Amino acid sequence: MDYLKGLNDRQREAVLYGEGPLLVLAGAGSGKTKVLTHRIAYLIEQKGIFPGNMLAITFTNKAANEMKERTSDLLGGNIDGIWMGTFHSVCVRILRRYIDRIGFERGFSIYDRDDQIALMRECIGELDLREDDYKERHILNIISRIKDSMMSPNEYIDEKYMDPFKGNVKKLYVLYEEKLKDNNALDFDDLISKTVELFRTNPDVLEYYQQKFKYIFIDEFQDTNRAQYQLVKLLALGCKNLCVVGDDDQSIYGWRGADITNILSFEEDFPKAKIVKLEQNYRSTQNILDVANNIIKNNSGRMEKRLWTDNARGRRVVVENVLDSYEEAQFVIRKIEEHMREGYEPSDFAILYRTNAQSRIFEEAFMRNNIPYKLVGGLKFYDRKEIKDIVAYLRMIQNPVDDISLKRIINIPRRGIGKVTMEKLEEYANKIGTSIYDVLLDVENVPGLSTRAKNSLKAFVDMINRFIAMDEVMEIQEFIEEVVYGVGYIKELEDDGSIESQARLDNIKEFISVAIDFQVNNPEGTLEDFLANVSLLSDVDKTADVDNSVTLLTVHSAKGLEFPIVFMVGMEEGLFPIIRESEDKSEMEEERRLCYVAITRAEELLYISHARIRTIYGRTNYSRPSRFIDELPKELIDIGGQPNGGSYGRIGGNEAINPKEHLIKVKDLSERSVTPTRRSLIDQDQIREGVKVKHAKWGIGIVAQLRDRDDDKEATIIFDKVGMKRLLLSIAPIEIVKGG
DNA sequence: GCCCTCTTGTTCGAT
DNA sequence: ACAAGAGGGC
Repeated sequence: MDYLKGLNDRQREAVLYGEGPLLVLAGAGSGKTKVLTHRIAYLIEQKGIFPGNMLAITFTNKAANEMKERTSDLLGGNIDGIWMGTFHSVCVRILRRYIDRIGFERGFSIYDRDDQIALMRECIGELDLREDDYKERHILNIISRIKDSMMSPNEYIDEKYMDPFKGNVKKLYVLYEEKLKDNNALDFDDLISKTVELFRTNPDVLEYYQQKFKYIFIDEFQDTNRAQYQLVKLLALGCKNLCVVGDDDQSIYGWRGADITNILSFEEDFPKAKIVKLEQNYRSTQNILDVANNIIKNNSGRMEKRLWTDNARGRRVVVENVLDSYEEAQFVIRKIEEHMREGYEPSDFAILYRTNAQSRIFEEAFMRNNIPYKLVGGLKFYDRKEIKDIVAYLRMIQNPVDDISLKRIINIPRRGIGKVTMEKLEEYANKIGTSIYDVLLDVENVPGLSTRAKNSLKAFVDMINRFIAMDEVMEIQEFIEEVVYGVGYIKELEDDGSIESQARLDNIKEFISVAIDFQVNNPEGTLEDFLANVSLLSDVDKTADVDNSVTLLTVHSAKGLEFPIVFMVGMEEGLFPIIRESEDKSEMEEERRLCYVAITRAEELLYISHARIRTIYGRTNYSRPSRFIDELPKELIDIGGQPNGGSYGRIGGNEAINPKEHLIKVKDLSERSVTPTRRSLIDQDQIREGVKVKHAKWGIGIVAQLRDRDDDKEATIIFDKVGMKRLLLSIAPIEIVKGG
């Protein structure tokens, strides 16, 4: 196998570099994944390094899997021993083994945002801080930054000891940490910081992993935070065979603690580090690259880098001025249809936006036009109530002291354990300083409970104990089924019989099939592993590989991906760059890097659109084009739409629109959007349960229920793409699909 | 204990 | 615009 075939000089240098620290500054589209996979393959085959001695940290699990596949393709062999994953998944793997060394139990729970909020709400309540300044999310964000930067509560307050707000944040932080420990739970930030703590306090454990990981690779290094870098430095201390790959121009996670100085100070931390710059771009046309370079050059404090390409100049970048988001979606659809006639496939396109809220109107447009699409980050499968409930049961079984999970499910399905009973339980648990579960084990001691409440509680805790025993001997999928039937969840939904309950049952089935998949892929996997896996998937990981469809995603999610044709939408001041209270220079530079990331996703064609009016939070405002549009070189772009169609020139700012004026415009639009032929209504008698219909907006669906409603008939229809909807037959724009 | 209505915040990005 | 939480009535 020739690992050097098709590599340029710089790439080859990085692949063949021997021992010691290596920093690869890889510009967008410069083939960094190729370098990583070839280097790993080279080390395994030529240098005889055992895959089990390698650790590769990537940004998503999906990227890790791809890297694994590509590497094993190169070697024509199995490299399963290699540790590849995200920072979080790698840390969980280490903590599952050794966390008892720092006072937690191995079955610890991983708390997501909602769990954190529930816990913080308790903290705020206990400290009597229910004021506007102490919102759960806000405090959690501050604490998250403190943890990212590896500060203890004392270090945080020492700097700012005069500030009463910060004093209270410190108190909340301390209490929050205490409660996490009481619940035997870790939040996302803890997964990193507790691993660092484990290594610092247990030299033997650190030494074990230092010995194990003789070669370490970190992808997207510019997006690591301080805690992550500490972790990497500790691990690499032994061998110093640390290879980091990154691009300071693509640092877009400053808001969650990513520290761009990590990449800038790598040379200081590792004085003998070799630095290789990859500057040849293989992805984009000359035009796209020139546009990207013109944007990013407006930032200061960058590392010297000059991206170039041998690719053709290509078509010009199109900047389109549209009236509003509705027209913007129409524009995108029209262009996609045009290009598909040229031979492009749906999977060749991506729509990139700044905020997830922008996705909806595009989804509707794609459905209406029957173009297949997939939404990254919008699929809230794991956020559904029924899934969270089941996960809470599983967590509680695995980690009975997890009060947050217990409180979530103790009365689901209803068992007559109400608010008053819970208050008594919690009060008693607080008094004797144990978990609610421990109190339940000896429920007779709790003062003030009725016999009925005690009986319900006993039945509950007996059931949980049965599950704890079963978990020891059962396969995951079998066990989950045992739980969902055993707790009466399925029965309650079945008895209810509504369409909503049916949808929930389907979701539970889907969850069970996720468990089956997991079991197939991880024959040795335990319930803990499964739960960690469920918690740590990124949105990109969760998005199913729908065949040949347009991708809709945020710019952040698009990092690391590429598409032949890219639409950047909503390029307006206040939206991209997004408006902030404090307009800080470094924040504006991060917005610009984000813009650079978006542009460099495009291989062949790039469309940039901005609307003259935009509705955000239900408010409609005039908007100006993004300043980034002004930064585009005029000679490389084509301007489309109606350059002077809006009045933003006169108003000059994003000002609120006279509501009446806007109503008129909306009315005009809606009239335009109705297809006159749809007015001929269907023969209502033909609509029966089980009939297949097609809706103008939501596509294909099956009639599930039909009932009289006033003088009309209301049909409940399950659509393939949007799920259940209730429609009045007299006005619904549906038609019967023949042969269905 | 449950259901309904009203209020509130939310969406900037995500493990 | 919309969802989730709070609060009041039953």
